[in-house]
Amino acid sequence: MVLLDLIGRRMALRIIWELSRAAEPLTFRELQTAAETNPSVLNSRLRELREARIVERASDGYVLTSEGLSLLSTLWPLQAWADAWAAEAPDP
Amino acid sequence: MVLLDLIGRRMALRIIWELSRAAEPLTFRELQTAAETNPSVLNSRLRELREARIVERASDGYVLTSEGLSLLSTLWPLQAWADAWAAEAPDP
DNA sequence: CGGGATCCCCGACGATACTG
DNA sequence: CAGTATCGTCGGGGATCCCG
Repeated sequence: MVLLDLIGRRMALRIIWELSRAAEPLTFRELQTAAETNPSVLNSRLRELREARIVERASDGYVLTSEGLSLLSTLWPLQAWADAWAAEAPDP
Repeated sequence: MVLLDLIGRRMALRIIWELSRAAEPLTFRELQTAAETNPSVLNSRLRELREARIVERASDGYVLTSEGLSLLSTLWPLQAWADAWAAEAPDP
């Protein structure tokens, strides 16, 4: 699936997550700091996410589009599933 | 997210998909053919998916667990999102 | 048929330096 | 501060062989 190719990439979800937490647009550097990544990766992800219309540029930084927000909501059940799954995995 | 690490891997979703389409358990070779992959990758994915309790071995092949099926259902909205997204993406 | 063992290759990632 | 360019590294993926 193309979408998983996108959000499965390093930092992609992290970026979406950080943007969703921020009430205001985040600048390139702010995102870099928040997502604990480097310019080249951040730049790649932002380009891809913008092409996918998940993220867009405001005058003062990056924000999620309405599609990005709806994507986030479809991700919720998955998150819940993963949490439930993690809860029962003892492992280390 | 750990889960995305899992299902984002090559052939992971494909395997789940093929198993969900089959009414009966699929053997290793059948899966290999259906998913159009090679033994080493198939083996890796199968091991990971089994550790995650998404897939299990029956006496005559591999099947999805109930958890695997529930995962599949949480994936539906994502699929719908991706479809809607693909529908409006013109690009050549 | 199931599935481990090997070997090679390529691309994503990461760090850093640099320009406007 | 925003974003690009460069380069080395590392690990996953693919193919193939082969044994129980």
